[in-house]
Amino acid sequence: MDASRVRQRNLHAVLALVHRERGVTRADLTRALGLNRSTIGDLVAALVDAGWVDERDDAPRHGVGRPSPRVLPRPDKLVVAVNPELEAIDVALVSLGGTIVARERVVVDAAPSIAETVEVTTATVARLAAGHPGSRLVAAGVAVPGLVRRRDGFVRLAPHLDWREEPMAAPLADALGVPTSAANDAHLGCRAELAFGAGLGARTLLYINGGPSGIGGGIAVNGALVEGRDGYAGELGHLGVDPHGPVCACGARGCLDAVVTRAELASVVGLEHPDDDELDAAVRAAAGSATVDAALTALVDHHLAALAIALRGAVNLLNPERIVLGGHLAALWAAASEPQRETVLADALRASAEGVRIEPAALGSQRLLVGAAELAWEVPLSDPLSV
Amino acid sequence: MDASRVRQRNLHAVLALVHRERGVTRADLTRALGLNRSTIGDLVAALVDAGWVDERDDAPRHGVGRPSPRVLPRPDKLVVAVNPELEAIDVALVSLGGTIVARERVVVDAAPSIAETVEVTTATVARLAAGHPGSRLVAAGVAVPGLVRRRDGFVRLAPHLDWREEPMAAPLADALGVPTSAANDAHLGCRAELAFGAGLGARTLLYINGGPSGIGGGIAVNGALVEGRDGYAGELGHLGVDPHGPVCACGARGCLDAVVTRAELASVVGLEHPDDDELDAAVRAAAGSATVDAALTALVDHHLAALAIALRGAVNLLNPERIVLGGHLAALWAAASEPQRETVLADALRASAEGVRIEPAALGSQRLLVGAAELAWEVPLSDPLSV
DNA sequence: GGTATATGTTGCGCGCCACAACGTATCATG
DNA sequence: CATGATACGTTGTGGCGCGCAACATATACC
Repeated sequence: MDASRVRQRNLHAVLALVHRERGVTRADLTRALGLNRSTIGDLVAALVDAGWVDERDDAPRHGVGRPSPRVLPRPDKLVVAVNPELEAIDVALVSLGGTIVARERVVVDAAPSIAETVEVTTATVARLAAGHPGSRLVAAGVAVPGLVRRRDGFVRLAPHLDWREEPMAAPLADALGVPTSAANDAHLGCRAELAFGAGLGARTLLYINGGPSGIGGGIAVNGALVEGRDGYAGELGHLGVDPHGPVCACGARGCLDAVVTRAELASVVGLEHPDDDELDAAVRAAAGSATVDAALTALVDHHLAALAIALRGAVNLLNPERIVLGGHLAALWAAASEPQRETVLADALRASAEGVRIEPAALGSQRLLVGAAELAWEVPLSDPLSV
Repeated sequence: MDASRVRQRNLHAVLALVHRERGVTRADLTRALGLNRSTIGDLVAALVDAGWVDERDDAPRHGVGRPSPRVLPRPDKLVVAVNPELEAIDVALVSLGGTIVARERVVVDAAPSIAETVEVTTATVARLAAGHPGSRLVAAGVAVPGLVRRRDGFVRLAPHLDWREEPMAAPLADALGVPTSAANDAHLGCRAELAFGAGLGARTLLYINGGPSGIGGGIAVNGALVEGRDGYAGELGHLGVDPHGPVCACGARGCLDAVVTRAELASVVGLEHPDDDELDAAVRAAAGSATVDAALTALVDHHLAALAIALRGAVNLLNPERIVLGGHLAALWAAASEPQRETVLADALRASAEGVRIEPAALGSQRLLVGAAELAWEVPLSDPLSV
């Protein structure tokens, strides 16, 4: 830790705050970082010179004293966010502050290969970037629905795309010419909710998402995602909830993923392949109607009981301060009555369960792209002057 | 992060390395910290002045070049480690490097109250310290068999001692006059194994201990213990392993703690209240004998199946690189055949389970005191010149 | 319009580390 | 056993980054 590392850390801290808050005053920075006014002024000047932020004098006045200029992210430094799925490849350009400035969903005929994903991404990025002349791409992040080795962005297994033991980050980095990372999509959903969504402010967070390709999740401890040895942590979908339950695709018996299925919930409200919003709306309507469907109530009971076993384990293991539910698990939660909800943490240790907030995810369909952008930002933000 | 914090961090880094390695050469420090020779010299000199370390010229010669002096922890800076139990209060003085320099186990008639624990501890510490004149006590740590709020060392519930909602760290700090922390005993076992035992070098570690008062555990991520919101994380004993199993003392059904009991394992090898060493020896003898007891084999099968469900969940959640088993779970592991062992992670996701090392704990009866000392050291080591 | 308050700006000094040059202790070699 | 190579400690110098104090500036309140 020498002097130049101190500078790097402080620049990172300033930029991280500007990113998270989407703009702060210099006075805020002084308070938050505990550095001297003159130092903050110097740091901000360096970031303005490097093209990271703008300063503006339009801060809202609130109280006596000289108003402090606002430090805002420059909208022309961008990262690429990619989310390959079964029927489409979602590509976006995201600015500091997690704002999606351009997005395109490229529909594909069949599950794309990695090569096709790279090809579609580069073409789409070129198209999107043309709409933002003068802006600069500094990094890229990919949200992969599967197990991804975090170290090198290597896909171990993405069953729905039929990707096995294949590099993802490396070929895209070559094609785009910027540092590229890849990670599990649920991890990135967790990061997105943690940074800008329902996990805001939580230091210890459990995120569980129910998507069309199954249940995944992420764990944050001390504000940082738990990767585990290789980046495979957070697989909440494969917690065992019933030793006599159905055999899961993973080979084990009674996984949460095999018991609490999206298809069951969708069918009980009369839908076939709903997206998250449709499912949520249908479930809310059914649960809120005068004659609540008995089948729905029974299914919610059944699903919540399974979820309770998984959450009991996770809560006892991690003592989180908040739990965020996404996808069909958020719909399930919306459909549950207050007494039903209370059963979910009833079996966890009291000390750990008390005061845990359970909330639906807040970022909707932007979640994975925002999360992939978070992943991408990590690299340049850690050493702002090197970009 | 100003200049003086840099100094503090670097001093801490030097001291942490000396602590962990129980002494290193200055050349080692230069390589490990990436700082200049002259800087390391300066840092070490500051720590010598402050009474933290000694320098000696007795380094083992290995290669050409001027030999580098060894930097050794001074044996006269000590912390107090305490572990109150049902029948005894274990008190020790521990030096930098995790060496127990004095220890006394004070047997008590009945479960001690916190007041008694404080009283016995102060008296014992005075007695032990008398044997080490000139040494200085700088902090204290308590390993409590129960849920402890980490922030302020407040005991929420220690059922076997019948402690409920009572402060532990504060009264002991008052009595001893040094900064005092308290934490869950299994957490501290985890820290001890991580620093000096079977968890050495692991960045992501799962530790599960089976003690007379039940199964507890600890989780380390990136080399640091996961506390959770309040310090109640790691309760592996209350993962659900059988929805139709016995009701646990915690109120839930089918906890690991209620299924894999120490008493069952002890009784199948003909013991009643064995300590860890006795149990381990008896189990090894029984499993290694020519006519392996069928009852033991069946019990091991049954216990391992339950352990497998818990470990499957924990491994899928955390993707650890190593799992350390302590107490009767280590004995169980010792009794298991190779095929039995292989079933334990069979149901976890392949990518997460492959390459996970499962090992018995290595520190034996010193574990909790060494862990409590680790807790205690944390405070003074973070700012060495303030002590 | 004067005063209190909060913040930006500037110049100076200090703490901490890097670096280069030199001193020193060991090993390998003939 | 003398010599060179190697590795490391030591010393003095310099630079970088931050804190601080004094001053300048902009707002709110009376």
